[in-house]
Amino acid sequence: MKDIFALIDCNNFYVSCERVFQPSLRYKPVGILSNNDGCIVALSDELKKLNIPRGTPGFKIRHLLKKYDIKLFSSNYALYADMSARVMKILYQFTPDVEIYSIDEAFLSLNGFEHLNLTDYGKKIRKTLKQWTGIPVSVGIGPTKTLAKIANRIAKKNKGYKGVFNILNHPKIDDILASIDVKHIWGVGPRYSKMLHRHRICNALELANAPQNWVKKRMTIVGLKTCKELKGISCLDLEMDISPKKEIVSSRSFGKPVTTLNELQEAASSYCIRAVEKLRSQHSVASGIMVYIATNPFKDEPQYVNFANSRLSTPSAFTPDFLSLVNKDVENLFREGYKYKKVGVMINDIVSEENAPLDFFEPSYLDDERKTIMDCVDDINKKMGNNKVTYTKAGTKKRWKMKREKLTPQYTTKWNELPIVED
DNA sequence: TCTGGGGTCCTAGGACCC
DNA sequence: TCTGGGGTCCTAGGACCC
Repeated sequence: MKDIFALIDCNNFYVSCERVFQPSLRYKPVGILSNNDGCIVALSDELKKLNIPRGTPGFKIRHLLKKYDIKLFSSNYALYADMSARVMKILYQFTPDVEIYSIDEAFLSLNGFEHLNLTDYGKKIRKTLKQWTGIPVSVGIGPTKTLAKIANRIAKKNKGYKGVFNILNHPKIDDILASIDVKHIWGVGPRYSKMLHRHRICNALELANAPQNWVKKRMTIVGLKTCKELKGISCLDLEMDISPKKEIVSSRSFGKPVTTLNELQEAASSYCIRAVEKLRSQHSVASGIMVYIATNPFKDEPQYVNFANSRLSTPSAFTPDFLSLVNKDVENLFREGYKYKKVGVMINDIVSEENAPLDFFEPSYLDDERKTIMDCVDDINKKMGNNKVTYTKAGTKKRWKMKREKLTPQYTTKWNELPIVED
């Protein structure tokens, strides 16, 4: 049986979230900044038209803000996550088979819906989402995930399709593929794109027809799957179960350069605390942790980048177990005389609590008071707000908070920030 | 002054074993 | 001058995604 996939993709998602609560932003060039108000990570169509590429550092377009009435905002992840959850919940009304692919994208399986006019069904999904959440989406329908992605792109780029494009059984599918540059294919990044162009494989049709063994040799099994998917052979299934993370990263750049060991340890400690929190929230334990420190690569000054891996003898999710490793590692990595820009920690060797190996000689984290203490800390922080209970190693001043100077309110997740309707 | 953060998968090659 | 071969496991690095 032939598969049918639909890809629902929210248009300029972060910008759209802000516009729901600030309608005056409609038709204006709007950009959302990354953490620390660094780069522009989401752009409205109006901002894209000014030829500002995604990833541009905010400060580089400061001189254009007034001229074009550009509005820039800090990223408000609490708001985006909540709006995303609303969108995803609604999708389950249209099919039980939903893969939440990212904060603003979901694949649906429409197998068994062949009797419907699928384009109309897509329009219904789009209309419902717009009415119930205020978020505009594009819908692409195709026989494989990769083709659904392409259909989605066409729906988004050509206003005539009104946000929905169905590539399934399309009479001129080769013409469509020939019009897509390889760099716009899902799974083909900048490296492969350049390589393919060098070999005169410039569009999706040419990639679909390229010799399979050549593709596999150059682009591994992953590239071969992309190639087959372009031909309508489905190789990527819907993945509906949310699998626990295999590694958990927490890292940040600093607003100001950091020069002392103590500050570096405080920062690393606070990221470590976050990472282990995430570890517990997915009911896992881990035994490996990596720490890295780096200077600012954009500056013309002495550079130093280094990392360290260390391990616990038995897997744990007890924050102090990791904190002592992290602090020791940072101390070893630290070199006097550099201006540090970034610190990060990555937890790896993660296993679920049930699969945690036991040790003859050491007590298991799961059986002793360490787990009881952690559960208690998590409970308090959940009820009373983040970091009510924390660790002295992370410092007592709120020094490692992100820079978010242009943050909008948490309209949907904080009682005292609800939008107010005046009459 | 100011340049993000968090993930996954695949492969080649080294280490180690017999 | 001659100096095996094959298997497995692990890791680093490269590619991609949002």
